[in-house]
Amino acid sequence: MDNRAVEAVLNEIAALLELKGANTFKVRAYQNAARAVGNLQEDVGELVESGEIKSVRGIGKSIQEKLKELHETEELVYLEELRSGVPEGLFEIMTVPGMGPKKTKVVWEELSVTTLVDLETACKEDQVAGLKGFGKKSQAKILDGIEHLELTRGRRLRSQALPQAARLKALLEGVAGVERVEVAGSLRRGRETVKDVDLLVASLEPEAVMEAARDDPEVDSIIGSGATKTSVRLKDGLQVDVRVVEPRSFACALAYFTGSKDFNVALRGMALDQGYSLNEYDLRPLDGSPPPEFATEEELHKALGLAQYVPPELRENTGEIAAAIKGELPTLIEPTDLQGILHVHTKWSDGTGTVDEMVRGAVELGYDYLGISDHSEIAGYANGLSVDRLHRQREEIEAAREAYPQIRIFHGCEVDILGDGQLDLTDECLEWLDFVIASVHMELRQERSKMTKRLVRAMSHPQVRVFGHPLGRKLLKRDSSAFDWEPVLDACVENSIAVEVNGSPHRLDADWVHVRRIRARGVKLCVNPDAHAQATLIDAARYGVCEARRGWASKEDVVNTLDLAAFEKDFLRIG
DNA sequence: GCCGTTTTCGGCCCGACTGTTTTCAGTCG
Repeated sequence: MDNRAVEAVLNEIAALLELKGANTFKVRAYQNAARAVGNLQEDVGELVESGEIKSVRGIGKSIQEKLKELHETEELVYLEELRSGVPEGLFEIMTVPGMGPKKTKVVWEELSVTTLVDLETACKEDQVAGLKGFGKKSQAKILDGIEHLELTRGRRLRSQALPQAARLKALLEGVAGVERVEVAGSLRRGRETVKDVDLLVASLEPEAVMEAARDDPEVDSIIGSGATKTSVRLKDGLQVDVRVVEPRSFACALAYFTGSKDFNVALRGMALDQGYSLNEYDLRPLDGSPPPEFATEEELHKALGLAQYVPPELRENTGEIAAAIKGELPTLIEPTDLQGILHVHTKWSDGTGTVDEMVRGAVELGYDYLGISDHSEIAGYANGLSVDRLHRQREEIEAAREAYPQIRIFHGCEVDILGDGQLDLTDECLEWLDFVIASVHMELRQERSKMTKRLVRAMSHPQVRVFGHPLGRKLLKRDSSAFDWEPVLDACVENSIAVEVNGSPHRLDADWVHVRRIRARGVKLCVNPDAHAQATLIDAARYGVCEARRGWASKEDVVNTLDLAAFEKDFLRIG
């Protein structure tokens, strides 16, 4: 257990003690001990073994024994005892401004509030104001605080952060002396959600950059600003870190600030093995000789002994380094590899664009084929289509086919997978359609084995071509459904069904972890936009491809990189 | 629970602020 983990354990004990109303000085003792461990230069485990831990100020006899138990067993009976009966959600409640341990205890005991959502509901129902020690003002302040929490502390979607990153990049590129600006961090790696935006600037005049970052009209508050680093909070709550390095350090700095942390640690280890020390400025020989200079990350990776450059999307230390050394990284799919897209909604169900508008949008994006797939009838909330309405929609699609001969329009449907795995359309209608995407929109929380059976049954239907948004998650809002992937993927193999990589920035589903699993099983992917408006047709290329890349997908893994003839004949089995 | 002795128990950082309560408890930095 490393120092940080031990520090976290001690802090958790302190928080639990506070909640249980323990002596405040006892609480403080644990907080002090946590900080002492956090500040240690040495490994806490080694100090425990050597007995030197007792000379660390803030760690007395009792905490010494707990550290020993932690070190030897990786567990702590005392912590487990404290945890029992204390809902985890209380810790989150304590992050609300104004809600300390005492007040949290009151709402927990008096109103059975155990989560942030509970607390919000209780405030809205005017239950909190009547509690002892609370009033109208504190109730309003708590509601305000919860809203503030969601705005500033939470992660946000990639699609929300990217526009700000692009705006700031352009702003900083206009500053005198700036040679180059790049977005780094998790945004560059293509993560679905991000905590902040990292911008790296190459310049010999850092003060001008710092000033520009602070003076950005979108800045709400300045968190910190020094000679080469400024952190600000924007009006929309997003945190932005701007870091300036000299141009000659840019490649190393870009690698360093792109991460991930685990990837960097692994690279630094490789550097050490070869007699170098790698940091954000350079790759420095340990013998004191002058460091080599790199113009690009590609040169840096090569110097470290990687046969291939590792694209940012793969830098998670999940096998990419070993593969790059052996030259076994796949050539990742590019946005321009997509020849067409499926999964597009129109005004017929819950889209905002007409068939004509969506087709025109796809033509403008240069696609050779487009699949229109509105919801099936049971999706009443989305104005799903009955068999009758599907037939009437066909007339409009025929008209579009005549109007836009440059693109092939397939008429399909996103058919609901019912609770028992049956599809929400007659077999006759399913056969009549050009293609079928089968998705779950209801009963998402089914028990695992039931969900597995349901999906296997759906993927055994011969008319299904695509398994739509398999996880059923909504980023930052709803967790994935639970099911066993192997039998479901087996059914997909059996019927040559592709699993969707849904490019909606709210979904990104299947996610990169499962994309690797799907590919390993020999199942193809279909990268779709799930567009509900003309403007989001590009989401397949803009977000979906990125997610597929993170899952190591190449062009060959994705069915809609096929040209029209192959896609129609081999995948859709038309004609 | 830690520390430091006045060596075995008493002090531990504390003031500003807020809102509730009417003299102060709880939070925060």
